[in-house]
Amino acid sequence: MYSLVEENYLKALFALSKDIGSVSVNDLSKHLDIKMPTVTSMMKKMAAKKLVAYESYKPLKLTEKGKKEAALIIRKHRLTEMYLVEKMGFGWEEVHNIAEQIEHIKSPELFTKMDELLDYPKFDPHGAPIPDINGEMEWKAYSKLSECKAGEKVRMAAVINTSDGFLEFLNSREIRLGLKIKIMSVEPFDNTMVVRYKKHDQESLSHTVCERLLVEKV
Amino acid sequence: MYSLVEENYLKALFALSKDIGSVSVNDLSKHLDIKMPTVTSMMKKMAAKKLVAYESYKPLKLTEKGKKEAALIIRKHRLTEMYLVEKMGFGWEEVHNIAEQIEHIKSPELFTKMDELLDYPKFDPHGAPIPDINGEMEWKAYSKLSECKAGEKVRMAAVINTSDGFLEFLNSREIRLGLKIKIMSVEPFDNTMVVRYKKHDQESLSHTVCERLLVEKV
DNA sequence: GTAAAAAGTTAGATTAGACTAACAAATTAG
DNA sequence: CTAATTTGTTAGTCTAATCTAACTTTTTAC
Ligand SMILES: [Mn+2]
Ligand SMILES: [Mn+2]
Ligand SMILES: [Mn+2]
Ligand SMILES: [Mn+2]
Repeated sequence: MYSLVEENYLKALFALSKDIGSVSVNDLSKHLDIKMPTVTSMMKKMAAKKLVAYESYKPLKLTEKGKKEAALIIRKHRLTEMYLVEKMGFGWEEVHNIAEQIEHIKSPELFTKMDELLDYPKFDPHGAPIPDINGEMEWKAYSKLSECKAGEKVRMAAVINTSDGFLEFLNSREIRLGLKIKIMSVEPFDNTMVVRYKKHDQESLSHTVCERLLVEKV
Repeated sequence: MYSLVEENYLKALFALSKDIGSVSVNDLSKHLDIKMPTVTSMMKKMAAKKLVAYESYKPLKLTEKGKKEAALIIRKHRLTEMYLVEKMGFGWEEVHNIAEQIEHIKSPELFTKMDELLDYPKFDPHGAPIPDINGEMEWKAYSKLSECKAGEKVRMAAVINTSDGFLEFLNSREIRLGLKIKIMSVEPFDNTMVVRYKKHDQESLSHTVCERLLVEKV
């Protein structure tokens, strides 16, 4: 059984090393807002537990065991978020902080029950995949809205940034997962997009926003 | 905001001092399975925070502030137990350990939502009262089943001991809260009761069991 | 009313997880 | 290719929460 602190290191290592397979002490330190010497010493401790492959001055890598443990915590986080939205009526902007705490609850039964009651969901309220009980998970090949071209029709699949502020912005424009969007035009100067959906005939979305929206082409 | 450890001391102080208004360092130490010197030093720390009235060699007392904080944690515990039973389908013998963890979650919204979804319950699945948002709570004047006499008719109101084993025993006899029971006879030698309810024509309940069942006379 | 036992406190050590200061290695810039 | 900058490590300190050993106060037994 791992401590809450170790679990948070595992999640951070997993998230930051997802792309290139490793992460620097510096980046991990900044992400966790914990000073580098503390991170170094924790990495040695986690290496002793076979969660991390640690060598001095080398980038940090999770072991297979570390990846699986991380995925199981992420599973608990995302199941919780889904449960809070679907069964308790919270908004998608309200659930992250609660899930950050509940993900550390030690009770396989609680999460199995959530999974059953939700009928084994594959995605969380932000479109992120929920790992299965073995820690297996797969991101679908979504595109960023910002990479799409004028004239294309797409469906909202996931949000990258899940800060309250961003999600509240999306709420204010009635943008949610599953929504079908037509790209009317793209301003060449600053890449602002004008899009059409539902009763929104011409909604302007900044590049900053479009970069954070993942879509499926339809 | 109090630490998880402080919250557990508050709950233990509240539970153990309920009857006589105070508790010894020794009893608290045994209940928490923490050595006496540790308890003494924690009591000094909690006294500095005005949660406990501490004087050397005197029994420990919670302050009004301490009592209120304790009651608010108990509120979260009991709301959680009720939520797990009523909304998630857990048995009353399964929920205590999960609630021991969830009671420490920092999210007023989560517990307000549980309260709403449960329609503001007054009692938890074991018949214990749920404190209101101000920490106010009142035990009704129940009797122990063991104190009742042959011929009386009673209704199951609460269980005192909530260990898995005891609750599973009650499950096996189909004894639950609200059940109407008629006391057929009491064996004078060992106080074993023979009772009648539902399809159970003559069920024998030992004194040990009857002492742990709280009933309302009807 | 003393002596033994129980309860409570003090002092000092330990562990997890954090920090700062100082130093070392690796990377980047000119 | 050297020098500056950035990144990473080592050493030592701190706090919260625990412990054991030794001592003191209170309670209980005779
Ligand atoms: Mn989240
Ligand atoms: Mn999410
Ligand atoms: Mn309980
Ligand atoms: Mn209960």
